[in-house]
Amino acid sequence: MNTPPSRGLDWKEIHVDEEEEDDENWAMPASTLPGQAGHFTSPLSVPSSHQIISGNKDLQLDNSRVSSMDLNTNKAGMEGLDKEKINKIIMEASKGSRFYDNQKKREKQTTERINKMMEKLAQLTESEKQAALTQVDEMVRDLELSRDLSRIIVHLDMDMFYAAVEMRDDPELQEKPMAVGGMGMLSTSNYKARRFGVRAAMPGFIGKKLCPELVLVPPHFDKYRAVSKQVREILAEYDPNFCPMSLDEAYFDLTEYLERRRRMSAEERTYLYCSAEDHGQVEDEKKSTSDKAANNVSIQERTSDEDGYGSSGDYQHQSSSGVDRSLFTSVSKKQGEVTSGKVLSVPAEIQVKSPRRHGNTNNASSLEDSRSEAEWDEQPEQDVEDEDNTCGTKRQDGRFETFGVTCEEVVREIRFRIEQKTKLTASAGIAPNCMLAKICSDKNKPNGQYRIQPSREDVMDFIRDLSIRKISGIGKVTERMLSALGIQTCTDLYQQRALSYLLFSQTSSSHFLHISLGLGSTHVERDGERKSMSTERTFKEISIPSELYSKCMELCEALAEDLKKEQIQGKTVTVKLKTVNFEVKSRASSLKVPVRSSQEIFAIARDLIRTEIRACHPQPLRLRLMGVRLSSFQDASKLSRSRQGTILDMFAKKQSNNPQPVTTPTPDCTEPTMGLLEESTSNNSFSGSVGTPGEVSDVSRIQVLVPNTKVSAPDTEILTSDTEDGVGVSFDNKERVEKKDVVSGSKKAPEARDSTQSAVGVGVSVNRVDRSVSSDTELSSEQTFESAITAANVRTSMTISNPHHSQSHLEPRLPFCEDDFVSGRENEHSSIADREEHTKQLYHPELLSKSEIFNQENNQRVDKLLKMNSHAKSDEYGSECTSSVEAEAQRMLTCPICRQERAYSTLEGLNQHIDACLNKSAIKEMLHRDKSRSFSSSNNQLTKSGPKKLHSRKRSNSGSGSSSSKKKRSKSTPCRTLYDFFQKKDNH
DNA sequence: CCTGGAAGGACCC
DNA sequence: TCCCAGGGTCCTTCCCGG
Repeated sequence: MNTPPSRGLDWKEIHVDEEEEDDENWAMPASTLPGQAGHFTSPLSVPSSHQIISGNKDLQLDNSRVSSMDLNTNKAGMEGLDKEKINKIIMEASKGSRFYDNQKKREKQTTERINKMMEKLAQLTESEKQAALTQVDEMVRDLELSRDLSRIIVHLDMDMFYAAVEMRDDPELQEKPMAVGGMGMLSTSNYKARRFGVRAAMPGFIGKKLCPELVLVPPHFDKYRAVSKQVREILAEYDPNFCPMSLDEAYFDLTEYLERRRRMSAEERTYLYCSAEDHGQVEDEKKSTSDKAANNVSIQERTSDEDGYGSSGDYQHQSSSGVDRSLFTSVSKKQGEVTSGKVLSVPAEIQVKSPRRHGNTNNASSLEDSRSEAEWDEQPEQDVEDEDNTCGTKRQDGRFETFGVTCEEVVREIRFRIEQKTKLTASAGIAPNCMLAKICSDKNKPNGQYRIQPSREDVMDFIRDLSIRKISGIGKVTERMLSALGIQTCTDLYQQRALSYLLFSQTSSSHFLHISLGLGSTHVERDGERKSMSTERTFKEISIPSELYSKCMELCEALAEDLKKEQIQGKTVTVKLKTVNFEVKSRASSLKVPVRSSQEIFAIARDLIRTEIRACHPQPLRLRLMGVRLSSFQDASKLSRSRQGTILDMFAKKQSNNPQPVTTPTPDCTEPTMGLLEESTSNNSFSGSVGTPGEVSDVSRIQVLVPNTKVSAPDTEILTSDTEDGVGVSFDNKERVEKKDVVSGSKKAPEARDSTQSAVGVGVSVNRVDRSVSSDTELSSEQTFESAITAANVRTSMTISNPHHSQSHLEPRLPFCEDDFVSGRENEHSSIADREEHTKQLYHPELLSKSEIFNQENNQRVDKLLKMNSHAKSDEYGSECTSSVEAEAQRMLTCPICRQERAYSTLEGLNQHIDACLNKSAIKEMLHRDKSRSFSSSNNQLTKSGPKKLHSRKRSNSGSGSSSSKKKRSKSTPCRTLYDFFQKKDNH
């Protein structure tokens, strides 16, 4: 059996007897599954011989060319290019380079992967395939049950963002093919350049080869950020929880807003056009548009050729059409008003129809939505009234536009406002889930929108012939792998669901299944805390160790800067190395305590690089890129995994009136229900508290004790003793441990202290706290919490020196960390001279040539000296901070859970409130979880309760819930059982 | 057997 | 015109240690 045992086991449990008859109900309609005669024969019918041949084909291709270097035309504005020619140019430009060789190598690896997969496929027996199909269809059934079409998700994507900004600011660029980036790499290109095959992620020099006139503009990120901010401000009005994915794209959910929208007056839905003075060059476009309109150019005509960016590929033309398209409605309306004179009596028609016309032809059919019409129909009278009032008059000069109440109209309005505000166009996709919305936004790019109606049929129609490559998360490699199985479209993907189940990992196959059913995340959630932070730099070859170290130090400093901005510290340092042959290596090392300063990081990075240099010896380590990353911020990973359980446990305990801590093995251990809140400072964290700048830089985590739970454990008292109002002030994790150890640590064996599992003392409370807080991430915003904390000006930095004990926590090889609880700030304060001296020693080639042990010891000694020096300072610092805590109190504080802002005389008030909120959210969550258990499938359940990620980050797992797939499976069991339960009940 | 790092990759913008 | 980025997230595989 190729199936992992665990998998088989799980599926046995969820197997349902009546699946054969149900299958027909739950499988895709036959119409969407061409060629699927029986319910299991067809999906498996691709003869393995064929597949293996296609696998071999890959090998053959490999000899002739490197297909992975081919132009990826999967981008708006790149249709109908002479791919062959372009690829030839690309190939010529690359051939013989190290990059090319490396690509070839990687492609070979992929081919091997495919071949392996094919072998596996060849070994599959018919019965295995059938069994798999049965199981997958079971999943399909569940997934269908959980299909949620109720949300109106929008994906908004600015058109060729960077390039558009540059073109806006330099009209001359509009005439030319241009790209933002440098000779090394292009970030984006305008449509004129795309006609030459120039696109993002292409090296500049190749762009030049493809299009010698290509104008390269260096990026101006500040500008892009500013524009991005403007756009986000608009989006926030429609969905405060919108989720920006990058500077130029975002998801948002219009469902709630649309409810309100219905009650909005026409006036509220009316927007003013920018005046000519405001819009210099745009004005011309507008004029030309109105000319066209005045000439009564057929709208249908105009829109019908819009996809065909045509062979003429006149970008400028397209561009202006882009601009005027959004103005078109207004113009046409104006025209309508002037010419027909009927406009006033039939505003609805104009408003509803106009977007359909100009909103890209493809909309036409999908927009014939009875619901939209119905929605609109509720409004016309009101609208007419308004028309008769202010708006009507104003519109006569053509400077106003009123938008309807349908989601299409709202999105059009958003795009309109964006364009007015930024002079840039955006495209949007509207669909019942994120995955689909994302694809839709590309459909009518640029400056268009597209909606998939919220019906299963419409979704499946859309999906049917969709190339899998269009799906976010399926890249070159996956495409090749799937292609080897004869899978090109989503229908293929569905038909081969049994194979993908057998041949791919659970995560992947589940993801594929979701895709093939048109399912995706129906939540728009902000990204969670960041997981890592890094900097990397490409440079001309470096192989001299001292230069490598020096480069490394630079990077560490840059990284430390960034870390400081966000007040983050992490426990894993990873060094990324790219050799001159483009081979990428990463070397990581994890510590027991988080680090933050450049020197701490460098101490580790340096060791990693040194090891690598030695490994190469006697060859030099020849690099073209180096990067340093910090990750494992506090215990973020642990938190997210167990958070729900914990908060619910908390809640359950309270509910059951159990006066005793339930899961606490040690008598003196902290009461687990203690409402200890901890803010992990991963994201934005504390934007600098009041006081001397830098003074608080050590504060990286803040805890708030929620006081209405009984605090009995001695350890807890220690924690709370700093303040009277129950606000346990911020300690670093390690500081806490240290502190505890100072006071009561001697009672326990060090092993017990180290073990997070043993759940002793402060350690326990900390974990609990972590989890409970993070379980509220959906509800609380870090910023809010931040502001609460900042407002309270709670600042601490405990400095407990117990080097003797601390040793047990620390990696012996990393002297920097030894006194780590003070090091972050201290390093910043350590004299430049010290640092330079230190660095000098580290870089010194002689040092490197010595024996390993000696080197290490030597460096450690230096490090220690530095440390000790800094340590002394931190003591003052600590006491300083502690005292300053007491000085604070009366402020407006914002509850991190419900976000309500209220004045509290003491933090205790806030804490009580937080506690109440926590309970509320726990209940909510529990209910929600229960609900989703009953009604959604295993995967979807994860989608919903397992936070974030679904559509998140480009990877768009569209519902499969990415990580922890094994857990997912086991978690799914109860859900399936429940489902089975309902099934049986229904059947009886 | 299971967990948690480490290493290597795929993908996204 | 000069020769393939940089910042992230997540997944998979391997391996070590409890």
